[in-house]
Amino acid sequence: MLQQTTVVAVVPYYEKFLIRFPDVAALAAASVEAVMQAWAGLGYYARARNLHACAQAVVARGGFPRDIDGLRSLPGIGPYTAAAIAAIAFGVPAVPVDGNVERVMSRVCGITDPLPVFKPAIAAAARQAGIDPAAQARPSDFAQALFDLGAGICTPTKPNCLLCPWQGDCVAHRLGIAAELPRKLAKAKRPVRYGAVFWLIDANGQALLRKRKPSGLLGGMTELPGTEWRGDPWNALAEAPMAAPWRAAGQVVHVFTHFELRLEVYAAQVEVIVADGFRVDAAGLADAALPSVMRKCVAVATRILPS
DNA sequence: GATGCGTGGCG
DNA sequence: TCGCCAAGCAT
Repeated sequence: MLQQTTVVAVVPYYEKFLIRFPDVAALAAASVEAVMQAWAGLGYYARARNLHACAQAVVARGGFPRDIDGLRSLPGIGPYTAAAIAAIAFGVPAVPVDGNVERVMSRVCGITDPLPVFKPAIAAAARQAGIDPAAQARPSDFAQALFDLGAGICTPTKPNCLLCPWQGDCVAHRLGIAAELPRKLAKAKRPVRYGAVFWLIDANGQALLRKRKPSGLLGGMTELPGTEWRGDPWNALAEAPMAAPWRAAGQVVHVFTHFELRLEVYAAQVEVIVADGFRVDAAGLADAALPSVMRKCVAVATRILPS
């Protein structure tokens, strides 16, 4: 859950998740739909699919691998997570390199080349630091200490070098460029895409939903029926799932990692829904695995057409 | 190696 | 308001 996601955002999901899936056996036995539903709103949904597949792999092989390579072979576990589990769960002297550690090491070593080009050098520097006897003796504490140094002192902007235990060894601090590191390649501008979604409920208060394909953007999540997303806006009403007294409810703007999406929301009520998809009680949408962008759409639609 | 993949908070 | 960023991984 913590992959690219803040602790504050994760905690409530983590607590509910552990109640629902208390151990690896329970997670492996659950349906992938149940896992997606518990993950809905947290983002990066491939993590949820991978975690479920990972649990099943662990159960199938009779337990967790305890070495880096074995962990690394599990779905959703890459170099960082493998090292973190090995060090924190099993006391293996490995140094997990996350964004915090990259920042700390790039500053201590004074690496001015931009990420991600210089990632390997930063990882090597972290490994080198882990060779310290104290780090070897307490791999978990060393990893946690590096995280905390990055999160609390060696922060992205305005690092508090005065409190830093590594100040005397820090090349960037000596050069007065700590706050400028690590340098990063310029990001491409975020393009805008346009589309429309349709909120359709029948006389019984049932709403029409669809399931997205299992992979790709919002893979496996539930969505409102809608159009494809294009580079330019157009009148999408002709593409509604069925003829109905459609009313424009408003626009939803949602920012994804690599593009911005602007969705026109249309709403209508009919006697009987005749369209592809499945129906759920519109008042009980809390149980649906709706990603945040779709929750926004529902909120806009129900403003003019309460469920 | 570069790109695709969510979401919310903060300066 | 907006760009940056967060305990990255898969392809």
